Parts: sequence; structure tokens; C-alpha cells
Amino acid sequence: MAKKRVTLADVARRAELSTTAASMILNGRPDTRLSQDAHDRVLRAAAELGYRPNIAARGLRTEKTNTIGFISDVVATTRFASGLIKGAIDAANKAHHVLLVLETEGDPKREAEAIDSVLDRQVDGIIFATMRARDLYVPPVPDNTSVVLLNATNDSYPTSVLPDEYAGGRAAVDALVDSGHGDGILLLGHAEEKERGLFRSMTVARRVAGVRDRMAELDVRFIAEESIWLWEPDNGYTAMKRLLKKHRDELKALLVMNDRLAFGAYQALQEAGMRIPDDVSIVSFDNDELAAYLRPGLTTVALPHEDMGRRAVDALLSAGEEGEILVPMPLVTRQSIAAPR
Amino acid sequence: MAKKRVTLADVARRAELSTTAASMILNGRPDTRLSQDAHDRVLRAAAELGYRPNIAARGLRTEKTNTIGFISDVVATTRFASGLIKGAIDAANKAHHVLLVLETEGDPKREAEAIDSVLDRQVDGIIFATMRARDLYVPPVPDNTSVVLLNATNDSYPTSVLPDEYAGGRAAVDALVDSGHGDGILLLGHAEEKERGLFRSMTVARRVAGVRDRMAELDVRFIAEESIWLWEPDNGYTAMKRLLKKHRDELKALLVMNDRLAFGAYQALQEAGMRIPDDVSIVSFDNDELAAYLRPGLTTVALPHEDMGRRAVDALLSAGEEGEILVPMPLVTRQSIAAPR
DNA sequence: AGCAGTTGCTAAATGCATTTAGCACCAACC
DNA sequence: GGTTGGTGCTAAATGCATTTAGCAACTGCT
Repeated sequence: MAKKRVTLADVARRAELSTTAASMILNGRPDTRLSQDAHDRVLRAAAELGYRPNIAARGLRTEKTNTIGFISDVVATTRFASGLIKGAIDAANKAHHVLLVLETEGDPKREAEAIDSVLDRQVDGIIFATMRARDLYVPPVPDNTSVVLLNATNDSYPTSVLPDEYAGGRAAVDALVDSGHGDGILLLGHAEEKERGLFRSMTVARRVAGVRDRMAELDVRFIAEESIWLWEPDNGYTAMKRLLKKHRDELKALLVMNDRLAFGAYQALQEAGMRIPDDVSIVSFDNDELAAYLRPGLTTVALPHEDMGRRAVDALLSAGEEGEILVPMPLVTRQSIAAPR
Repeated sequence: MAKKRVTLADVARRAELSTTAASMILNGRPDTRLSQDAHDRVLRAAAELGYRPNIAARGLRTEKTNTIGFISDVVATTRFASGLIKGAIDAANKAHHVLLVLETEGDPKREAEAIDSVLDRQVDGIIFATMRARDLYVPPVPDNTSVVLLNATNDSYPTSVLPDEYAGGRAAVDALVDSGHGDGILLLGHAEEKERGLFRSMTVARRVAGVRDRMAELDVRFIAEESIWLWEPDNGYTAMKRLLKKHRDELKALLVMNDRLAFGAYQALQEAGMRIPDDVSIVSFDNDELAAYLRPGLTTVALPHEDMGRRAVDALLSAGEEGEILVPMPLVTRQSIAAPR
């Protein structure tokens, strides 16, 4: 009993008009001279039959499918990607668009395939998302297809959406200093000297630059800086353990490069009998899922995944904005920074 | 210089044949009596021009778009959803399909819209995914569209993909008992007596049933059971703290209903100076991102998100399987269970 | 009466690929 | 010589909505 889809022809027949008339009326075309009566009949027929236009057929003619290709290098590994996707889906939905989500695992061959795949489906535009902000190679795309880069930049495509890491870095410093913890700050995860000349990623570079610039502006200095290459809990734990031997007494606050390191640091501090935030205040970056689970809750400068996803879609659809769109990184205040005395 | 897309007509022209011939050859139609020479010419022309069929146009005729609608109640909250999505994207990709991902936030109105939205785009089938396994209401779908439920069941649609929670529950018990920790097990997160008659979700019910049945089979008993309604770290922490007052001495192992509770329990145990796994062995469920970060790593019965996503797509495309497809929950062994002595 | 200008609507083309029906040609067989 | 049966290919229809071009009928004006 597969009831067939209702087509425009069905509507037209029921309204006793041509499909031309039906199409024009349903699309609210201006300057058509169709009578009020014709309008009423078509609209009523469409409603009664529950007519929904076949978007594929429409797209064939109009070259618009209200569909966006979202091509990401990784979908699931971190909550990062799904935040981007969620934001994008949200914004797309509001604009009556829909997202075709593909994954490439960073493999150039799969990237090319993914592009073909979405182009075959006549998407209106493509969003390329990466997990670790980077200079992304994007295979050629027909020039009538608009492209937005999400968490990446690239020379061939001007529009990209990025977290405002520089401002975020400054905000982290302010969070500590504003609460009166200007002295005894240790930087965990990056060391100027050791990493000079090394490049990790745009993200890191800007985050660090924001931190350092703000420190300089406020004339505050770190008691020590610890370079850690992999920002995972284990490494945070061992590094912190080592640092405690040397700096335990002067240590009053920790500026940590991300939440996972902070998680490791928490454990090392707690094992050493130091209390957060009474003995040591901590601020970090990312607002990982972890941050809320830790006790005390970790105050952190959030990566605004969902906002970024949203902005990418908005940028794609409006096609107005160009250049780097920087999305603010809000400070999520929990309990890891002691109140000013 | 928007170079136009290459159409079948272009290929046919270049091969000096009709579009009919070109179409049949490119689709590898059997029983067509076209000459070898015609084959060669068409294939070469297609390759030279870089022809790619317009899937929308094809779909118009064939009612197949190689596109699947993935409608989920929540996309980003947990890693759960993105695991499902990733698995589904993977499997779809392998089968040369593509996923249209929508989100409804569980709102029936948005569910209906989402269905319309994907049907308008002529999807071949729809996967409905939920985060908390439940009896899902699905708005009517034309009966020529196949439907698979992911992490949900429902009377109107027979095919659903679920984690094999019952077997998972049994596996958790075995993990403890096989390592020699048959005595002094405390169940954290569910209490038979307190919750009798209450229903949380299919997931929980089966997980619990698996645990209890296996315990009975092995003739092992819990030293205590603690009901916790919300399985979040904080609640695990407070419950564990309370339990330690009473059961500290007899406590040898912990069977925890999920990783987030276990995370809380870890903190309470560590504060109390009990060492994992030397003093207390722990097994839990879900394989949350957390589980790997904890120290020692948490041994846990994993929710096989990605596999589930994959199976859902496979089931949809093969359309053979019906009924409940139970996906095994593998035990992920880390360091939270002491080695047998 | 004759022409111009509206008004209200529709036939047909279009986008692209698939598919049905069938044509033209040749060889083989009775 | 006429029929049967391949061979190798194509014209045209189809799916659905949009859009261009234009028709018929009427009003108004000179």
C-alpha cells in the first residue's frame, strides 16, 4: 500500500490549474498575475494533499538543494568534532538546510572522494572541518560552490572560522590575576625557550601568544614553564609530580595549556596533599567534558565548538563574510580558582 | 569561469553514441548488445571528461539516492552519539552511501520535520537513533522507506540495533570473579529492593538482569547494593563515601553501573587511602572517554557505539535482518582489577 | 472598427539520467 | 523468396519541479 508521493501535478489537477500556476503560487512568486481564487485553490489543494516538493527534482532545475556538505577529518574521537557538527546542524536546521556529514580521516584520497560525493548530490556549499587547527589542503572544488573552513585556514579559500585563541590566552591570565593570583604562577604545557622555533599548530601558537602578551602587559612572570609535547593526562601527571619537587613552596597558581593536562596535574597535586583551590588555583583551556567532572570543578577557557559550527553555516549561507571569523572563547568559571582575599 | 558539470550527454556526444548507450555501458547493464568498441569509446570519453553522474537526477528516475537519513535525538551531548554517527558514516561510506544527519532534541514536532526533510531529499532509508535506549515513537513514514532503530525499539518497526546489555552485565561479573574477586563485591548504582517496580530504561534493566543472573549462576552475593538514580560522578563520590563508613573492611571489589559513577568512586576511595586495584578491584560499564584517563585505567564493559552505528547501516542496506540485532559489548581490560593471586 | 495594453493563465522546454519500445540491418534456414 | 532470429544501436518517454514564451479574452482608447 505504498502510497505514492504527492507531486505538483497532483496539486495542480486538484486545483484545476496548470502545474505552472501551482508552482508559481506555492513559491510565492511576485508579479505573477494569478487571481486570488487561484491562490486559494492551490494552497488548499496542497494542504489537503500534504504536498511536499521533491527537493532533488527542484535542485535539478534551480541548482539549489538546501543541503550542505560537512566534511571533517575526524568525527568521533573527541567531543570536539561532534560539537562542531551539532552547531552546524542547528544553524542549518534554522535556515531550513540539512547537513551531509562525511569523514575523511585526513586521508587526501578520501577527501577527494568526499568532495565528489557531496558534489554529486548538488550541495549548495561545503564546510571543511579539522580537529587540530591547521593549514588544510583542499582539493579543487568547482568555483560556483562556496567553501568555508572550520578550525582551519588555507590560502585558496578566504573564509574560515576559528576560535579566538589569542583573546582566550589573555582571558586565562586575567582569570588568575584578577583573583589576586599574580604571583607564583606556573605554566604547564609550554616553555618558551624549549619550543622556540618549533611549530605545533596555529591554535597553540595563538593561545601561547595571548598568554605571554597579557603576562607582559600586566608585568607578571611565571615561576617556571614546563614544556609538554603531548597534552594528555598522564603527561600532566608526571610533569606536575616532577615540578612539585622543585617549586612546591612558591607554587600558588597553575596556568595549564589544556584540560587533560590539568586533569593529570590535579591528581599529582592531590597525591601531594595540596588542595585546590586553597593551596593552588588552576585555570586551563578547552572545557573538555572532564572539566565539569573534576572536583573541584575546573575553571577553563572554553573552545566554543557549537558556536563555531553555527558560524560556519551562517558564513556559508550568507556568503557575505570573508576572512577569519574569530569566535570568542568564554571563560567557564568553576571552583578551581580561589576567591580573592 | 565556472566550468559546467559534465553530463551524460557530453559523454555520449564525445563517444559518438546515444545517451542511452552511454548510460547502459556506464551502469554495466548486462544483456545489452553494445559492441566492445562502443564500450571502449564510452568508458574512455567518461574518463577523459571526468564524468560523474548527477545523483539527484538519477534518483529521480530510480528512486535510489544512495543517501541515508540519520535522525538522532541528541548529537553532541555525549560521545555516545558521535560514536554512533561515526560508525554509521563509516559503513555508509564503504557501501558508497552518504549520511544526512539531523537532530531533533527528542521534540516530536522536530522529529516529524526531520522525517519530512529527509524524505524530501529522497533518502533510501532512515535510521532513528536515541541516546538513552527507549521505546521510541516514530512518526509515520511511507512504507517504501526502510527504517532501522538504533539504540531503541518500537512496535511498528521490527529492525533495531541494541547493545547486548544482558551479556555485558554477565561479562562484568565474570571479569571480577575470574580474577578471584568473588567475595566482597559491592554493587554501586542499583539496588534490587529499592528499585523494584521502577523502570529506568531497557538498557539498565538488561544490564542489571545480566549482572544478577550471572551472580546467581555463580552463587556469588553482593555485600551491599547502593541505589543511585543519577549516574554522575558527584553521586558516585558521595555514595561511595557513605558506603566506606559501613563496609570499608569487607569491601574487596566494586561493580559499578557506569564509568561516571566509577569516576566518583575512584575519588572517594583515593581520599580514603584505599588503593586501586590493590585494595579494591573495580569493573564498570560504558568505556566512557574518562575510563582511559583515570589512573589506574578503568576496566569496563564497553558500549560498542561505532559497531552499533555500522550495524544499523548494514541492516538498513541489506534489509535482510529483522528483529533485535544485539551488538556485543567487549570488556576493555585496563588496570583496575587486581591480577589473581 | 482597430489597435494597444492588461489580465489570467498554460504549453512546452529545461535540468539529467534511466528505461522502454523498437528500428535497421544482416545472416541463416526452409 | 520469405521468415526467423540475432546484432547493434537509438528515439522518446519518464521522474518532478521550474521557467520561458506566449496565447486568449477582455478593457479602454481613438
